[in-house]
Amino acid sequence: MSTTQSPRSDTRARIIEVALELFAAQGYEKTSLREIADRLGVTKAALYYHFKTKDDIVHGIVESMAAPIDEAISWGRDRTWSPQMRDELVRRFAAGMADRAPLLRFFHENQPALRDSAAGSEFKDRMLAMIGLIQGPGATFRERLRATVALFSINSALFLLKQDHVEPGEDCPAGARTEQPSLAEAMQAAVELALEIASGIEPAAAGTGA
Amino acid sequence: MSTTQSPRSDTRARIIEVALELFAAQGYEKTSLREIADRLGVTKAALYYHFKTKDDIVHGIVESMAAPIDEAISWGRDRTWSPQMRDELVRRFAAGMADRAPLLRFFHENQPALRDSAAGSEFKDRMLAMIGLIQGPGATFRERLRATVALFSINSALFLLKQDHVEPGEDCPAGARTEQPSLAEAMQAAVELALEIASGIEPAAAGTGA
Amino acid sequence: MSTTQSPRSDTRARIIEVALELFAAQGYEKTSLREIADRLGVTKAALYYHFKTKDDIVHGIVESMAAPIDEAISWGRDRTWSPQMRDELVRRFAAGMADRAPLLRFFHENQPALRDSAAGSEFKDRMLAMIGLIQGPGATFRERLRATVALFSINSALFLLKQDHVEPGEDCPAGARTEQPSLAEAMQAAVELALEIASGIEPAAAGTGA
Amino acid sequence: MSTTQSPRSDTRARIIEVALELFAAQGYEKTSLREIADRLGVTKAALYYHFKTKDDIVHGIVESMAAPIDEAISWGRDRTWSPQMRDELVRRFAAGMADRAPLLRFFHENQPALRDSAAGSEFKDRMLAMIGLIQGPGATFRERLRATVALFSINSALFLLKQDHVEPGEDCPAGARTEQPSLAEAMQAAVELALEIASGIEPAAAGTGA
DNA sequence: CATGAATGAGTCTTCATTCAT
DNA sequence: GATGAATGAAGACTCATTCAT
Repeated sequence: MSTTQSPRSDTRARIIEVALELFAAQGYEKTSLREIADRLGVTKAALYYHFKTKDDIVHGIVESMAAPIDEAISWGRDRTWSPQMRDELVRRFAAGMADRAPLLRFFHENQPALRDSAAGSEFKDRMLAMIGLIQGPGATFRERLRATVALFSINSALFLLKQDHVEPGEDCPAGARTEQPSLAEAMQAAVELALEIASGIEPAAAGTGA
Repeated sequence: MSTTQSPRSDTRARIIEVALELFAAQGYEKTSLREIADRLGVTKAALYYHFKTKDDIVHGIVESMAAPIDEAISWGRDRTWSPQMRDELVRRFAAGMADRAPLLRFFHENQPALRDSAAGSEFKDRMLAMIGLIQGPGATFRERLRATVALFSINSALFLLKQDHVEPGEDCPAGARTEQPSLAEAMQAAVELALEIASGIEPAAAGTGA
Repeated sequence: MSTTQSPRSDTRARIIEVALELFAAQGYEKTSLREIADRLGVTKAALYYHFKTKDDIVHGIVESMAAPIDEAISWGRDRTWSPQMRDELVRRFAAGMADRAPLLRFFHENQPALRDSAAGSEFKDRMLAMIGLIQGPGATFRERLRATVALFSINSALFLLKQDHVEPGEDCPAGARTEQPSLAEAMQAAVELALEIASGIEPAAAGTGA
Repeated sequence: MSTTQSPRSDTRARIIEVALELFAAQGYEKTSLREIADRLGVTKAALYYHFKTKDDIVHGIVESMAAPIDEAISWGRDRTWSPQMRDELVRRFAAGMADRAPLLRFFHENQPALRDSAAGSEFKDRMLAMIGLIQGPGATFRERLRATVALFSINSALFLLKQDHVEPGEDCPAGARTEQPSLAEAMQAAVELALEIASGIEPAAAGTGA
C-alpha cells in the first residue's frame, strides 16, 4: 500500500486531468475528443488506446477522484447513526470536495449528459448513498431534503464564487454583491451552513437502532 | 380585450411547450430540432419560421414563463429590505416555480449549454437578481450563500421527487428512502426549509433604511 | 410611344432595382429572396406575386436595362461593317453601360449562376451579338479576340475603380497604385483603349460585302 | 530527395484536382462537398480530414497552383522596370496560365463567392501584384488599365474558346464565329494582343531608375 | 503506444417555393 | 397586391468511433 498511485501510464492520467478540466469548464457535450487530444498534443486515436469510449473517460475520472467519498461512505456504513456521525459525514464530504471543485461542478451541471451513462450513475449513486447515510434510518421526506440541501450547499458556494468573479471589463448587473472570500473561506462558510441545515435531522429510528 | 398575449399562432406556443418538455427531460444538447419537430408533426423548417435559432427557442421559453419571477423581482425592488419582505420573496419564488418544475430543472441542469447563450443568461440574471434582493443591502458572503441555498432548495426538492420515483422494473440501489410525498407536500417542505435558511439573513445595512 | 415607362407597378420596379444592387454587390447565390424582401419592407411572398422565380427576377433586370444594347445591336444589324461602324458600336456599348455599371458587373461576375439560366443567356447572347457585329464578317480568331477584349476593357475599368477604392482603415498591400480618376474619366480612358484595341480589326470580307 | 512536395496522401491531391475541375465547370456555390466526395468515392467527412472548410480547399488549390505566378512576381520584384521586363512578365504570366486554364476561369467567374474568402484574396492579391509590376512605377490610371486588360486578355481567349465550342446538338445562335483554333494557337494570339496592349505602358518614373 | 486516414450518422441552418386567405 | 405559415431539399460542418500500420 504505497502512496505512489500506480501510474498505469502518464498519458492516461493526463487525459483524465485535462478531460475533467474541460468537461467542468465547458460541459461534457461541448467538449470534443479532438479538443482534449489537441490540448495534450496527441491524436484522438491515442485517447482510444487508453479509453474505450468518451463515456469511459468519465468512468476514469470518477474512479480516480471518488476515493474520499468512498471512504466517507464506508466509514459511515460501519457506524450507527448519531448526530455526531451525521456532522462528521458532512465534514468529510466537504473536505473531500474542497480540492475537487471541478468534479462536483461537472456532475452537477451535466446531469442530462450523464443520465444514461454508466459512469454518470456511479457518481450519482455515491451522492445518494451519502444522502442516505446522513438522513439516517426511518427519516421523513423533510429530513431527506435537509440532507440533500446540506450537501448541495457545498456546490452552491462554488457556484457563487464562480458567479461573482467579475471579469475585467464587464459590468456588474443585478443586485448587490459581497466582497469575494477566498476558496477556503467560502468552503468554511458552506460547511457551517451545511451543518446548521443538517442539524434539523433527528430521525425517529435513530435511538431505536443499537 | 383581455390582458392575454394575442396567440400569434398556436404552433409557436406548442413549440415552446414541447421544447421545454424535451429540454428538461433529456437536456438541451441531446434534444435535436428534428425531435421537437417530429413530436409536433411539422418540419424542422417550421421551427425556423417561428424562431431564429435553437437558442431563440430558449429565449421564447424564458419569455413565456418568467412572468412570476419578474413580478416578484419588481415587487422586491419597490420595497426596502426587511425580514418580512425577505420571506415574502422566498414564498413568491416558490409559488412561481411550483407549476414550472421543468423550467427550473432545465436551467439548473443545462448550465454548460446555456452558458454562452443570450437566452440562458436571461434566466440566470433573474436568479441572481432574486438572490440579491433576498440577501439585502450590505450582506456578507455568508448571507449571500444563504440566499442562494434557500432558492436552490426548491430545486432540490424537485430533484428528490424525480430521483426517488423508482420506475417499475428498476431496483432501488443506494441508501434508505422515505415515503414519497405529493408535489404539494414536497414544495411545502421545501419552502419551510428555505425560510429557515433565509432566516439567518439579517444584513448590517438593513436597519439603516427605515 | 411616350417616354414614361409604363410602371406595371411601383413595387415591381423597386424589386428589380434592389435585386440588381444586391446581386452586383454580393453575387446572385449569396443574395437570398429574404434579403431582397427585407430591404423593400415586404414579404418574400410578395416577390412571388411579381415574379415567377428568382431567375425570373434576373429576366426582369435584363428586360428593363438592356435597351441601349438592343438598340446598338439593331443599329449595327442594319449596316454593313466598316471601321467607323465598328468604332461607333464600341462607343454605343460604352455609353449604354456607363450608368449601368452594376448590370455589367453582375453578369461578368456571376457566370456560373447564370450559366443554366434562361435569363442569364439573354444577356450573354447580347454580348456575343455585339462581339459578332464588331468583329465583322469573315473575321479571324485574332479579330474576334480583339472585339471581345475591347468590350471587356470597359468592365476592367470598373473593376479597377472598385479595387483601388481603399476603405478607410485598410492598408494598401500590393504594388503601386495611381490616383483615382472619376467614373467619367475612367470610362473615357476605357473607351479610348477599347477603340485602340478594336482598331486592329479589319476583316477580309469587309470590303467584299456591299 | 527531390524538390517535389512530399505527397502526404494521394487523396489530398485528388481532392484539389477534382474540386478545381468542378468549381471551374459549375461554380463554387453550385458545387457541393457531397459532389466532390462522390466523385472521389469517399465521404464528405474525408474531405474534412484534409481541409478545415470548403474555403480551405480553395486555399489548397491556390497553394498548389500559384507557383508560376509567384515566381514571376518575385522575378519582377528583383528588377527595375523596363519595357523588356514588362513584356517578359506578360509572357511568364501567360506561360504559367496556359496549362491552368481552369484556375484562371474559376477565379474570374467566382468573384462573389471568393470576395470574403481568405483564400480568394490570396489569388486576387497575386493578380494585383502582377498588374502593379507590369504598370511600373508612377503609372497613370490609363497605364494601370492597360496592364489589367493585358492580363485579362489571356482569360478572354480562354472564354472565347469555351464559348465557341458548340456542343453537338446545340444551335449556334448569335453572330458569326470564326474557325476554332487550338489552345496553343489561342494562347499565342492572346499573348501577342496582350503585348501590344502593354506596349502603351511607358511610365514617367521609369527612366529615373537606371 | 500511438498515428493517419476514413466513416456514418447526425447537427443546425438556409433557401426557393407554395398556397390558403 | 400582398401576407403568414409552412415545406422539402439541400448545405456545410462536427463528432465519436474504427482500424490498418
